[in-house]
Amino acid sequence: MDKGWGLALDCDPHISFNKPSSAPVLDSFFKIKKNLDVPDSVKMFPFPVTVSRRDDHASPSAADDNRVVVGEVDFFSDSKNIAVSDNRNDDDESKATCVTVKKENSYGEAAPRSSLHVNTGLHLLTANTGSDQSTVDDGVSSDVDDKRSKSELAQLQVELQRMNVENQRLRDMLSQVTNNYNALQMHLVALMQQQQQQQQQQQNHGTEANQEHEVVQVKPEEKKHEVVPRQFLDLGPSAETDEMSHSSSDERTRSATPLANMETASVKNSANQENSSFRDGKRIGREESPDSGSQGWNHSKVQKLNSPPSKGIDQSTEATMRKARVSVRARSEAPMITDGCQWRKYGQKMAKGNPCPRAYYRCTMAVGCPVRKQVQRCADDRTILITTYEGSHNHPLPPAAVAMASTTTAAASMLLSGSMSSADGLMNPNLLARAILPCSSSMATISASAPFPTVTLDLTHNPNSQQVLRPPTHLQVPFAGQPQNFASVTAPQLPQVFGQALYNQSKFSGLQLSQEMGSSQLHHQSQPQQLQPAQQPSLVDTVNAATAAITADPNFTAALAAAISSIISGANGNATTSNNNGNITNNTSNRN
DNA sequence: CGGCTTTGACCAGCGC
DNA sequence: GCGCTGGTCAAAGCCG
Repeated sequence: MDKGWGLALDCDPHISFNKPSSAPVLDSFFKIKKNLDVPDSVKMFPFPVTVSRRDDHASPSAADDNRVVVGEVDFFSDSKNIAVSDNRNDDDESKATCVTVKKENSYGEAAPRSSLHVNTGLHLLTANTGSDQSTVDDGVSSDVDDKRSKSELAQLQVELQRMNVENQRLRDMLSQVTNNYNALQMHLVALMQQQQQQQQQQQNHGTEANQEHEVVQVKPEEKKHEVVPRQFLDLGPSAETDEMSHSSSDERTRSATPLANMETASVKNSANQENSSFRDGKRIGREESPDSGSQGWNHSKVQKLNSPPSKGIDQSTEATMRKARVSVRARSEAPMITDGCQWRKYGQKMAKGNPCPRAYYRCTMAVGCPVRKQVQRCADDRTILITTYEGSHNHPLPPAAVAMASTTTAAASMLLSGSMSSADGLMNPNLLARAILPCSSSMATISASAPFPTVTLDLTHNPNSQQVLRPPTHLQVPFAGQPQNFASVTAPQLPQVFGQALYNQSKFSGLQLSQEMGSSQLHHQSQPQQLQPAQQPSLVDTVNAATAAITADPNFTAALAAAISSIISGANGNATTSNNNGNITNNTSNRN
């Protein structure tokens, strides 16, 4: 009988997620993110509401039903199987959960259609049994069948309740993460303000910087959302203004404008790309490269063009601004991680100190897209794939690609912002780390020592082992979300690590906040610490279950990065996502 | 046949 | 100035 699947699935959700299609998982992942982002105005208290809902799941209200459906469906599936639940069950909650279970199974088992039928039967029985003993007896089914089905239904209900509780706990975790993030961001803004004030005092000659400071020196809480985004916006233009004023000679010089282009200079890029004649079979020599690679790897040429010391901008600042990279470390057997973009390999080199060659890829999803990436295996651990992104896409992207693009853009933007907002061209790495990945800061590594700042998203190490691999110049934060080896590690392995990491992260965030801030802003976050001790074991399990589904997808690297970046972007006034959109919009409008 | 990969060569920056 | 290294180009070959 097929009905066994439901129980098996409930008991071990990992199994059901072994073979998910990447897209649904990613979608679900992003939907979760969106749920986080959507309530921008209510950002500080989005989840407690949602979470509390689960506790009172005994009361089946209409509103509750809505939320339940959204939450359940978003997390595990993308379809509208609700239609399948044709049973007129009064218990809304159980109905919603049934839908969820069905979806899980559809992922895990290769029984898309048949499972639906089976489920329908179960639902009908569930409805009857769940509501009351008033079983509609056809007279056809025997008592034995009734009893069996009832017992199964009871088990199902128990499992469903358990899943509901787990879902609620997941939401708890998310809310905690969100809250911690918000608090961290506020902290970041405050620190940035302090830094900038100090620097402003120290160097009074900073003309353009003053405008920036004025903007920054607004006020506490609402600023948090406005200030940071505005910094990005202001920084870009200011940088460009400098660039243009200094070198109005040619377009290529603009390309020297570092990652500010990512945020604001997309118009120019589009113009450049519009002019660049990529169409004639191939690119027209290197002359065009600077255009296309304005934000890319062509720093050497850029440097050459910008090298004249006559520039007013500090050289070190420019060097810092010149390039910002986002490096993703992930365990993978695959030659490179799937990030949703189309890449063309244009070179390969043997890097010093690494027996594994470094491959150079260029985005080919659009003509003239400046985004490039390097793929290289870690010399120490060849199972670790290091993918370094640079540049910003100038074209629409599929969701999976938007994920990574948002990550790179967000991280680069933060780096750029830090560079720009700091007098000496280098922002405090600690601040950057927190700014870029406040929710999973332990995964973020910022290297400010490099010629170009690099953000490293480390998805490979346990918190314990992570410390070892880092050069001292890198900032380390004691938490890592580490889907171990996406390609080869079995699903059950993943959630443990990641779940623990998530727990640790939440815990860490709370501690850090309490230590560093200790301000009244964080009072509302005392909740996490209350929850932790009692819920720790089940939290891990809960997160494990959800993580199993997510991490089973080989694109999890991109998805995770996307989630992180999307959180960043959402907090930064949609700096990244909207940025991408903004780029596209600008390009379009510019062409017209 | 078009697109992609491979691979040797070229170029520029940087350190000694 | 020289050598090393990183990054890119582009011709040749491969593949669907």
